[in-house]
Parts: sequence; structure tokens; C-alpha cells
Amino acid sequence: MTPRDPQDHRPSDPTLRLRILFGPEAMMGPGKADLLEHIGRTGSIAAAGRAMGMSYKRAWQLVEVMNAIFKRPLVESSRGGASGGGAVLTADGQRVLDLYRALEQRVASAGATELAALTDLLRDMDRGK
Amino acid sequence: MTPRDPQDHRPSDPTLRLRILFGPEAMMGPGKADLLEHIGRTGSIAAAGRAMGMSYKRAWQLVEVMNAIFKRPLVESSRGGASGGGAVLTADGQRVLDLYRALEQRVASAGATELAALTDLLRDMDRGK
DNA sequence: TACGGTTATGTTCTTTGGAACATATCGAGG
DNA sequence: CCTCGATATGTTCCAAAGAACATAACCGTA
Repeated sequence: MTPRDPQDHRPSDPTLRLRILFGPEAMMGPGKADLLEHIGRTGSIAAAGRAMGMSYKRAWQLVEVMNAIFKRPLVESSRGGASGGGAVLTADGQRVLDLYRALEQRVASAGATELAALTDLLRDMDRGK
Repeated sequence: MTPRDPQDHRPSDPTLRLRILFGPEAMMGPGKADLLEHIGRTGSIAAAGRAMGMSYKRAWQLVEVMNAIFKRPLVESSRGGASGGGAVLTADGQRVLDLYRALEQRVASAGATELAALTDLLRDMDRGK
């Protein structure tokens, strides 16, 4: 089995990315989900942003939006202290993340046959670029 | 019949939009799918573009990309003639569209429970804006 | 009480996707 | 043979998104 770099994907592994549109301004996609996950892991918005190659400001803005569109905040943050501060997922935050991941799973398996059929129609483009 | 703009929708009906990533350059989402559908209906790239509020150039570029990433072209076009020319879906084009729509259906029903659960956590934002 | 790492927020610069505009070409029909 | 509506393609302009940069405030701890 060839060692797989999760970064590059060949035409043989098409992936489905999904975005949920709650309203004209409220939406949630892979970016916010990944951000939630990183915040949960690192305990910090700044660290999450760094891990994702995203500016702190942008990460913070996304958090702000998420906290705004849900009933209760998904991320709770604190300033100062020994570590300078930090951020954690709330119960709702963890639940939203879990639901999103579950959705991804469901969707991936539910759409497998159509996805395969589409891939069959695809041109093999292996040429280096 | 009011033309349904996939952009606007009530907060009560969250919609899933999905994008298939075949590779770093090759992808297919709602835009290309809708374009295929409009071309199939109108028999013209220009008309499809108009119907979608999109410039002809952009519509044509999308068609070019689709024709490039699939083995066989999805849209066949002809120039000149009484009507000035036109475009039609090929068998593959129709099939890709059908598969994409089927995928949307599958995904929507497969993800219904998670989607509902997420919506429950959402803030009701009916304040006019 | 000064330090350090983080949250919080404003301002400016850059990139980029698409719009807008501009031609050129095609070909059946009047 | 000229017109008309569509394809095909280049060029320029613009607005929106994000990056980059800049501060300020916070608060345990050394």
C-alpha cells in the first residue's frame, strides 16, 4: 500500500465537503468545524489558528459568528492568567462538532455509490503540475 | 412561480450544499450543477447564464472546466445558424447532473436527523434584517 | 510590579473572483 | 450578402475576503 499523504488526494479519492445553510448569514462548513476541533484540542483560539495556518483575528471572528448564531455560545474564552488565557468548547460546542462529524460520516456513506459513479466519468489527470 | 434562489431561504429550512472535490483543481458543486440544468432546459449557455444572473463569460468558463475534467464533454455547443447557435447536454452531461441531484437527495435524507439536531441548537433569528 | 501569552479589536494592504466591457467568429435564413 | 443571436476569448475594473500589521486589556506568576 502506498504511503498516503492526507494532504494530497488523487482523483481516486474524491471527498465530499458540505456546508449547512441555516440562513442568509448563518452557515456552517468544514472551516468552522475544524476550528472547533482545534480549539477543543489546544484550548486556545490562537493555537488553533496557528495550527490551521489562519490568523488569530480570523479564527476569533469565526468563533464570534458561531457564538452569535447558536442559542448558547460554542466557545468560552478567558483572558489573562498564567497561560495568558484560553478557550474551551462548551457542551453545545462539543455537540455541534460531534453532530457535524456525524453528518459527514452519514453523508459520505450515503453518497458512496453516486460518488463512485461520478468518479468513473472523470478523466484521469495524473500529469504533474 | 418565484424562481427559487438557493441563496435565500427561511431559517426554518436549513439546506445542505455539497461540493465534490475530485482533486485540487477539479471540483463540482451546486453552481455547476445548476448551470448544467439550465443549459439542458434552455439549450443555450447564454440563456442559462442570464437565467442564473451570471455573465455569459463565466457560464462559458464553467462549462469549459467541466468539459475538461470529465472524460467526455458534458456540454456540446454549436455556433451560427438560424438561432445563432446553442448548447446541449451530452449523455454524460445528463448523467452527471442526474447523479448530482441523486446525491443531493440521498444526502438530504441521510443527514436529516443531524440537521434537525443542529437546528435545535440554533438561535431563532427572525428579526427582520 | 513587571512579564508573557492570550483575548479582543481596529486599520491598512493584497489578493482574487467575478463583473463589465470589448471584439471576433460562426452560419442558417431573409 | 447581410443580419442576428449565440459561441468564443481577451482586457480592464471592482468589491469583498482575508492577510498583515498595530494596539490595548487582562491576569496569574515570578
